Amino acid sequence: MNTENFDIQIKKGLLEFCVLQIISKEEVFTSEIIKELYKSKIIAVQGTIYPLLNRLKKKGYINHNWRESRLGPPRKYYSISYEGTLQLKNLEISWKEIKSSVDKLIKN
Amino acid sequence: MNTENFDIQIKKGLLEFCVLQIISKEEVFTSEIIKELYKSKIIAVQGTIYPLLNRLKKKGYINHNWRESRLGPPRKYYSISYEGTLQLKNLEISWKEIKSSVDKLIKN
DNA sequence: TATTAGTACTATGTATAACCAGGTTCTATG
DNA sequence: CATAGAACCTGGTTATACATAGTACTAATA
Repeated sequence: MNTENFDIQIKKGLLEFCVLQIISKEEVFTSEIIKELYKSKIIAVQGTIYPLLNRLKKKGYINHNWRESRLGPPRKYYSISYEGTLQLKNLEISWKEIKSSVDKLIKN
Repeated sequence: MNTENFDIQIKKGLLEFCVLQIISKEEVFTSEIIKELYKSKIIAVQGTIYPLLNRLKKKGYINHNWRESRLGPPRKYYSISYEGTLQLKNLEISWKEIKSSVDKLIKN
């Protein structure tokens, strides 16, 4: 009996929401995002997060600028755009509605 | 600005949980399941639910038995199995943890 | 200088699940 | 019969998370 597949599947969509949340708080680069997610017990790997960030960028929800690092190659620091903040608000509303729907189903 | 794709993606995994919840309450056939979901503002179509029920059946979480109907062809009535009830409990725990994780991210 | 390790970014292929569109079977009704 | 409606099923498309491998840059060490 395991919930492994459930945990993977439920990330679809939710993860984008979470990453947008993190970026909206402060400028971060990819490794920091993964660490922040991990703190919240959301495990995601590079192969997931890099394409996800490219999607958000393509949609115009985030911007990035390169900064040098003493410990390796330059880093892409991401920040949220105006459109991103609007989308984030919509996603929060959707998230609340979904939570409410599912919890009602459990109780009834 | 729309959350259509978010709404679709977040269903993945969640929908199976919701359907298992509905079946655990009473024996139902597919159309009733779709109506119950709709009541909770969860829109799902036949092309989604029929394969989903077959997956649950394959995993041994549900059983079904045919019953005749006066209004058309026989109906497949689904009921939850013992393994299904165990899985449902695990999914509820997972769901609570995920809710908690995401909500913490929003607040911080 | 050359090599190695560590960090950061990118690309390719696979699996899962929701969707759309269409098809089949059965019953009742005209 | 033929039609309509109800219930079931299937094939193809799409989106996203994952696994894996590869590239590029910097610093430390031999």
